Amino acid sequence: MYALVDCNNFFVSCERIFNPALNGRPVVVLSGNDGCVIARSNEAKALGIAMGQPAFELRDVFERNKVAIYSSNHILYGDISRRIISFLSQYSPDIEVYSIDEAFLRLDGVVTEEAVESYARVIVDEIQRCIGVPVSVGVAATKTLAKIASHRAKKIPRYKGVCTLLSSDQIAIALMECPVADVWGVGRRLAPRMLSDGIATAWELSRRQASLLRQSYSVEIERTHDELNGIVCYADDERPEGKQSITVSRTFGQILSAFDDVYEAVAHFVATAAARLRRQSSAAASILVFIKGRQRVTTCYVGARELLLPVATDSTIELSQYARQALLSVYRPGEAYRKAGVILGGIVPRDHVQLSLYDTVDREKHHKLMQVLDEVNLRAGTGTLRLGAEGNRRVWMAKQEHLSPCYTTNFKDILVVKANK
DNA sequence: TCTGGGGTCCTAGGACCC
DNA sequence: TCTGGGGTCCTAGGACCC
Repeated sequence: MYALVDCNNFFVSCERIFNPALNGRPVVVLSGNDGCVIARSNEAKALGIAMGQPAFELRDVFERNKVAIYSSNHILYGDISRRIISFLSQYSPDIEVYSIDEAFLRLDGVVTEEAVESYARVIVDEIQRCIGVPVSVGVAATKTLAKIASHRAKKIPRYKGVCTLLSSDQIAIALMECPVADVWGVGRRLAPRMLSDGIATAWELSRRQASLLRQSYSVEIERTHDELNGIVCYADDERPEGKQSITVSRTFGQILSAFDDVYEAVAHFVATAAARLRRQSSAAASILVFIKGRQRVTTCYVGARELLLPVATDSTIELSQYARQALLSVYRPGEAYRKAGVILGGIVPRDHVQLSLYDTVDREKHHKLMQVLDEVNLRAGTGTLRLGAEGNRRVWMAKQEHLSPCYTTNFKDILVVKANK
């Protein structure tokens, strides 16, 4: 049995912890560069504000309804997420962190329906009490069903945040009430196709013959079908620890043209990506650098160059040299750039790196240097020690005009409680 | 004028091996 | 009219997730 714990309006809920005046008000959190809406409070949803909607389109709506606006504060959200996960570890030894705001818990040994209900209820109440984030819990035999359960827990008020789908009657009703587009694994491409094939609800999908679904859709949809019927296809996550690729990319806060400006951004992205690489004790054998011109301009230049490294590495210094080489080969003077990014691939465990007879790099030296760099940045804050290539000017930095303080991770931002004299 | 960022898996087709 | 059989690896593109 799986319990899916899903935070409600997560980013907005994080902002509300430290600013209770936001409760009951419409609140939105914007993407990088304050571009579009990526989280909404229920009040904001009620105003018709859509997920992913560009902020500039909503200016009047924001003003008329006194919507509270926040830039993404991923440091804060990441920290609150970690607190929730560590809290959940008390409730199950078997947790799969699925995303920043969701986790699957295996509930083995909790047998009766009442026991499951009250267990889930405790989780909801305690996370609200101890961390201040509202969550919904859905419990069922498979992850796909648990997803549907948690969705109901969130949407249907009488469930008060907990929905269990255990009897076949409960499951049938839930599936009939679930549009096929809301099923986990059915996206915006497949949903219209299914509709035209006469599949409008999760129930109708579950009644089709599995082998035919495989033929006309894919194995994934066949698995989804099985999961809806209580057959576990997505069991424990067996993927090896660590990412297979690491991407760091940003839209710039302004248009850039000069090579040095773009390279400073790229060097910073490399440093961030390499630090993530080292955190999972891996090394990368390829690096891809891409740059993009302005959007909505007829001649939008897009350039990308991938380099295969002779020996996989986790050294920021080495990687940034390759990145510079790649950038030089795609950079065109006079072009207006709006975005750049770095993708590390060919990721292998650091102690499995295939060495080369003709290697000229002193890997031991790089390794020690990177250890010191990570250590200093851990103690003194990210970016304290960095390559000169990253520069000091940060001309590429994204616009973040509505950023909240890092209440939980920066001493300067800790709330001050004033005594009332 | 202004529209984010970071991942995964599957499949088909080509190149290559014996 | 007839043209083997069985594999692997790699890549690009498409779909999905948050």
